[in-house]
Amino acid sequence: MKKLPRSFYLRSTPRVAKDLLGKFLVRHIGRQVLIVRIVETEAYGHNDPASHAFWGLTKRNEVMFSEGGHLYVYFTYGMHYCANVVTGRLGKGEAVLLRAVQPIEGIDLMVRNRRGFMHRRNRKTDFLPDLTNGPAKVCKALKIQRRENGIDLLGNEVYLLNAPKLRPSAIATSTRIGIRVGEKTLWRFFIKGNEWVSR
DNA sequence: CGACCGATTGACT
DNA sequence: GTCAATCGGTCGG
Repeated sequence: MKKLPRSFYLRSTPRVAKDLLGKFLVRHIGRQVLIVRIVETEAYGHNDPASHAFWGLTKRNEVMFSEGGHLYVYFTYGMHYCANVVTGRLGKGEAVLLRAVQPIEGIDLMVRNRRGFMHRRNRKTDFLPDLTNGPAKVCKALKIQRRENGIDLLGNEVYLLNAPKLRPSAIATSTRIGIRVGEKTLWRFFIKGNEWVSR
């Protein structure tokens, strides 16, 4: 599989959010490689009151205004990081939040990165409930924090690999989670029936 | 400066 | 179901 090209990210944000489902996120940490499959996303547009970019450019959200295909990481609630894929052209200020992923490779390292995570593993399916079913859990498992803010996804540290597009019928749509404005917009997307999706 | 609060999580009634 | 943790970003004075 090849890296997603820049052009993938330079499209409408809800479109990118939907098309990111099923794609693989690769995270290199030194010699270690972690791979996950994206199963849940949320789009944040401009003119979107729920978006960090709604009130314009600030020091915190400046990466959101970079060219599509960069990683926007923000710190919240005094203890959590969340990761986004920047979309659109330079200055647009849009992004897709990675809400949940399915571990593919490096699961044991992800468990260690999650420190305090003690669920039992289902031996048949390898299913670890709650390991990566939330945006801050994803960052913890993949060791994505302030340092990773602004990384170019066409580089070699964090990047996305293409995968066959999912059937439209395999994708579900809903309102976004945890926001107090723009809560009626149907910009959350997830893979139907996937057990790694957040609750 | 001081105050408010968040694209969350985990612990607990 | 409820709620505290914990602190940087943002904004008002």
